[in-house]
Amino acid sequence: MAEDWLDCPALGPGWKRHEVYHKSGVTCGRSDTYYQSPTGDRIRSKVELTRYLGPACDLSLFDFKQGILCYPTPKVQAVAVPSKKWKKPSRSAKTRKRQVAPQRTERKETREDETKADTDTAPASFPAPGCCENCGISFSGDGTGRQGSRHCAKTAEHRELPSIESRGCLSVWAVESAACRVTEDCGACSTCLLQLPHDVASGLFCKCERRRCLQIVQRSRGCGVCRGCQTQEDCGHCRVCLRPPCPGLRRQWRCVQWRCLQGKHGRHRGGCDSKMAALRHSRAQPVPILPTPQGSNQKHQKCHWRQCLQFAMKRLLPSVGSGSEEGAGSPPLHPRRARRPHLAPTLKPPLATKGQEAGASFVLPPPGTDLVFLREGASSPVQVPGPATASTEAPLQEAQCSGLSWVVALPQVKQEKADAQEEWTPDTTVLTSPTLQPGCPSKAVDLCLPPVKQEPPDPEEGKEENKDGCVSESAPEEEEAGGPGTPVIMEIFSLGGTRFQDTAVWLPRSKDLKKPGARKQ
DNA sequence: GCCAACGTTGGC
DNA sequence: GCCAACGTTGGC
Repeated sequence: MAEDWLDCPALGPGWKRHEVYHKSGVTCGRSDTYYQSPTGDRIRSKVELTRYLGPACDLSLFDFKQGILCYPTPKVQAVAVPSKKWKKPSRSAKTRKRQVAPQRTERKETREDETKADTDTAPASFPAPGCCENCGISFSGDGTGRQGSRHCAKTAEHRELPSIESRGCLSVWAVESAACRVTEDCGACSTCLLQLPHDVASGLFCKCERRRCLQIVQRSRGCGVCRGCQTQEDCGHCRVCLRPPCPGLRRQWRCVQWRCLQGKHGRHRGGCDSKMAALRHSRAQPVPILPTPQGSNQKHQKCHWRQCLQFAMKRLLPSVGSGSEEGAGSPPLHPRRARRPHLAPTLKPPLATKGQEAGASFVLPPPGTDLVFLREGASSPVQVPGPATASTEAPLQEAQCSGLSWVVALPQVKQEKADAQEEWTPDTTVLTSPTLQPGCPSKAVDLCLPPVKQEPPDPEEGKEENKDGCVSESAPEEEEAGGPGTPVIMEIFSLGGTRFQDTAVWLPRSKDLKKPGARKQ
């Protein structure tokens, strides 16, 4: 029976799917689909799956029966994918042998054919340029450089995965691929409804939520004027150029010679007044309506980036900003948030690290991790010491109840401390990685999302690059998010592009990062 | 007692 | 009438 369980990467690593046909009786020919979570929990309906994953995970695009993500077919002309035949998942010999009732089976086959056609055409609706050279799945952008390499970072898996359910980035990169294929605004998401302006320059932010692609959290291309930015060719002799290429993978590192010399010092680096910060901000939350500054006081206004932090903190921790009345009475950003429903009696909640799960969308910090909040006017963050205690749980739960839509967590480093970057190792990113970790299915954080980075650079390289102060290909998200030491508001997308807004990001203490495995659970 | 297999039902 | 969801049952 074990061979009947097929991987279901659409749900994440470790998820398995099993389809059983009724072989006799009145419902002969009918099939039941079961899923097994990475922790072994059995799920036999979409309702159960939704309960299991929590309300933050949007399963509206997930075809429970097929185990795949079904995206609304774009209206653009579909381009067929050559030589990508859908391969029907094979059932076991036992099942095939016992298959009876041809009339029902025939109908089922017809359905499967229809579904097959759907699944073949829908994902195939992408333009030829920008297709992954290995898996054939398109990605947004011009198909050059970083996006392509990121896309192809999964190619080794792509080749090994046999069926439509495992067909490359359709599933592994499901979110990104889906977003990239959608060419029209949905008209229903917050961005569309708010009619937030598109950023023409980047083309990335303020996009319809259905069209946002995680892979293209586009990194700034630098200052554009320095020697590094002017250089457009590899030097051929730097350590990056000399590094032996990984088979099947494009090099993810830009030649040292043509990295922006301004580096993190001259660019955004979480700078609150940067364009990117504003864009990030507008992407993360609708900007709260702030009173229009009067007269010359406008210069004294904090940028919205920081205002929002305060806004959130006041809502999150009324005591933190108790001195100020503003915000305390502000309407919640998201007035109503459903608590996570209880699991079905037959379902056990996934294992969670002690004190790590506090609700549908919040993760309490693991022991040794500090939760730090910015306080208005304070030069140093307000720190809520870990391990998770009542003092940390309370505000989080309160935040959940009050509908606060995000939590800001900062590492125990000074906010503008830059040298902490070298402490940042790929191991730590697993907490913010959106993939399901087998055996560690943190529902709140990492469901449904593909890893942003598949092949972490070797630590030595990471240190070198960061010390150079150069643009590092290895940590674009970090750069965009402001890097360690700056506020991190992560916006994570669930299946189909729905945002996980209630996501806390725990950045470990520097000292813990030095201990190998200290962050592993 | 578990669970795969099958039956039932209510919403659409 | 279809089918998702879930109850029931019988083999192990």
